[in-house]
Amino acid sequence: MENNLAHAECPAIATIALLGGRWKVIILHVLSKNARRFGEINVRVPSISRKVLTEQLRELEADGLISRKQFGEFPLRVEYALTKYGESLCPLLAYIAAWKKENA
Amino acid sequence: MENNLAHAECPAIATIALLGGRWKVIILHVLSKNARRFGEINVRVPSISRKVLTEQLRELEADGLISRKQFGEFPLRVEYALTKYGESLCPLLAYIAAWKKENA
DNA sequence: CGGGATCCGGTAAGATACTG
DNA sequence: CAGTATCTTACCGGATCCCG
Repeated sequence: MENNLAHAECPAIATIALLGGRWKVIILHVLSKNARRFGEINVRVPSISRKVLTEQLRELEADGLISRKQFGEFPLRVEYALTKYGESLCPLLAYIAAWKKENA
Repeated sequence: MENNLAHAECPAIATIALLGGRWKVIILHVLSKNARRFGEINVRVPSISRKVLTEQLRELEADGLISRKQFGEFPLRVEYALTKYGESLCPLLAYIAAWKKENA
């Protein structure tokens, strides 16, 4: 992640790093259909702990791929959604999935 | 990696896992131009230790993405090259790199 | 409900020295 | 040259408890 030379001559790696967290692709996939609340995401990705889910969401937010909207209600309500940037990733993921099928 | 439900509904993640090792994309990128010897790869990816490089190469080989050819010479000579399967990954990497440029 | 704080164990990664 | 062995460190992910 700190090898700038390699980054320069191989831009793909930065993108892979963006998706590097083992759960991020799944999370993005879940959000690609609808904006979701924390608990909804957690239900759809059962084997992830809340802590890790929180961390991954924060990183995705920091990378500008998702947005976080908190409502001042009670019970608390937080909704996550793809940003434009995050949406632009969807065809890429579809492309990747297609490659997988062709080369299964 | 053990969430089969998620895998089933999101095939892309398996591919990402294939490239998951932080160095694999770089290594594949290096090999995409030419078959390379161990030392040559090491020179082109300086910040990786020999140990980790070895591990990553073994995993890439186990996944069928690269081939390893050992010559019985001295000094020892080992050459790594992309397999057909590995080559099929190149357009995908190019696509990823292109996405990166468009969304920089 | 949606997290944050903390501790803890496993594994990945780095450094170094050695080998066929 | 192309690794292997060993040790140490860094980080990731899980469990639990706590907070607003």
